[in-house]
Amino acid sequence: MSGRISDSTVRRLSLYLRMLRDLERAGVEFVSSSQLAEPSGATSAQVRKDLSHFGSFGKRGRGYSVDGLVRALENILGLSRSWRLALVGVGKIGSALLGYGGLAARGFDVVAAFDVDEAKIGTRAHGLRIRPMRELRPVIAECGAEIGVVATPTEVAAEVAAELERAGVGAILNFAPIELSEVNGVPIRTVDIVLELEGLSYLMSESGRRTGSDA
Amino acid sequence: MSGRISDSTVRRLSLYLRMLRDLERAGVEFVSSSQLAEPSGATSAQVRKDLSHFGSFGKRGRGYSVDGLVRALENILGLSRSWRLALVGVGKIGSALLGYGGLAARGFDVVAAFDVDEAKIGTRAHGLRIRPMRELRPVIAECGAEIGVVATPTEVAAEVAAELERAGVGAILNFAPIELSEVNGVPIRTVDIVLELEGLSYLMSESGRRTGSDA
DNA sequence: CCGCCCTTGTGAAAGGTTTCACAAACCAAG
DNA sequence: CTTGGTTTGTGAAACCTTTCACAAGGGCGG
Ligand SMILES: NC(=O)c1ccc[n+]([C@@H]2O[C@H](COP(=O)([O-])OP(=O)(O)OC[C@H]3O[C@@H](n4cnc5c(N)ncnc54)[C@H](O)[C@@H]3O)[C@@H](O)[C@H]2O)c1
Ligand SMILES: NC(=O)c1ccc[n+]([C@@H]2O[C@H](COP(=O)([O-])OP(=O)(O)OC[C@H]3O[C@@H](n4cnc5c(N)ncnc54)[C@H](O)[C@@H]3O)[C@@H](O)[C@H]2O)c1
Repeated sequence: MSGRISDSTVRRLSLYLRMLRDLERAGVEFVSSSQLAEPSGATSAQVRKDLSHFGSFGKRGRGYSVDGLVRALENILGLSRSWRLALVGVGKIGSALLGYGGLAARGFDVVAAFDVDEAKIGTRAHGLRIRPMRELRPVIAECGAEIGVVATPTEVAAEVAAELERAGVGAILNFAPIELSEVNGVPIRTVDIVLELEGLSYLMSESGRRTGSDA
Repeated sequence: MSGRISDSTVRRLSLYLRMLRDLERAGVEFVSSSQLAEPSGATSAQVRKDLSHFGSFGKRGRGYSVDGLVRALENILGLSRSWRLALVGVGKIGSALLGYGGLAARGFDVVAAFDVDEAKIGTRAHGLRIRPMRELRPVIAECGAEIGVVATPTEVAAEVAAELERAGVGAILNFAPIELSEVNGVPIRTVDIVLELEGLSYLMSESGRRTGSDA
């Protein structure tokens, strides 16, 4: 049980948890692996295999207790607590994030925001005072933010990520379209919209080529 | 050559292309698979294998012609043209996207924007008139947008995606945290920030458990 | 033209993930 | 208590991706 778990398994666990919370709210008590599989596009065998890496949560013939599995998954994913985020770069995407209620609703609280723009420093965005970069280290140390968010221009993203890492965050979410290399075991996830669009471009071009050559 | 290409291969091809464009701008003429591999965290063998699915682009002993490979990858990925995007939902994330120069710079032009909010309809955001949903079909047909972008609240995301598909887009980029099922072969990519954060949460909790149980 | 060095392209091996298929377990009903 | 219907947990098989390792090819200096 529980060796190294793949990214795709963890991703699916999050999706299962989402559905389980909906079921919990709806008052459902038991759920089977096949019901659980449907919304994430997985198979029932995959659900069972994913869960089996962490233990044995179901009852044969009955399925999984919704409440029990919600708690188990929250523990596995580290979501039985909330996490504090420090945002760097309060521009277009940074402001959108600050105003995004979906983060706090799921236990991710933005507790500090930083920028270099003198015009922005000191002003408030969605109730949070924007601070100068100089205060990055002390403020992160003081408020204990665990996750750093990079929403600065691409050119400075690597530098900002390194600074966040030195300030003591345990993970980084990056919005700049650049592959940041993980240092000191601090995991980095990059949300790269252009990469997604290029993936779609490939698929559309490919299907065009396929149907095109058939004609 | 060229069977079904995996997502991860396509993703890496995009990263290679990024680097190649930088090299081109810098006037470099040839590049080896190992140089190409570095920024995307791949290995040189992987670069060669990825490219070999589409043909033979290098010269043994010499490497790849930067210009030649840029054009080859642009063709493979469908990036030797530009794509038109139709945005639905001009809220926080939608506005950030409209103002994001990085899209047009890479050949993705937002050519139409839609919303249901009467207060927003008719106003301009970053030079684009916001249109009522009623005009979705005719406008997409007229301007020929190929990619639909869903930036509406989660509850209506599935409905909006279906509407975009009916309006004739060939692919959808979705920002709502919900798994949309592909219909009629229209590929959908979802950018799910909360899922990324939960992945980081898992990694941090896991390393905590590991170091914790060793102590 | 020759020989040396370098790098590609690619089968084969290794490693990882998903699917299959079934025994084991549980519940409910009789 | 036994039977029947249901669903889990899991080895084994199938499938897919990455890495290895090397022959084949190309350029360059002499
Ligand atoms: N706008 C979008 O929709 C969007 C979408 C995807 C990705 N991105 C990426 O996100 C990043 C930010 O994009 P944006 O559109 O919000 O840009 P923006 O210019 O609106 O905002 C960038 C902010 O970062 C601040 N900044 C600059 N240098 C800094 C530094 N060294 N330290 C701290 N703060 C600094 C600026 O003052 C500004 O407030 C870019 O890398 C962009 O490619 C943006
Ligand atoms: N704000 C963020 O940073 C952020 C980040 C990640 C994901 N998201 C997701 O993106 C989506 C939009 O978030 P947001 O923060 O921009 O919300 P928002 O409320 O600011 O904007 C939503 C917009 O969609 C419009 N809308 C509502 N119903 C519509 C319909 N049926 N058709 C067309 N338009 C409609 C609204 O009028 C509004 O303008 C949500 O699903 C959210 O979970 C947002």
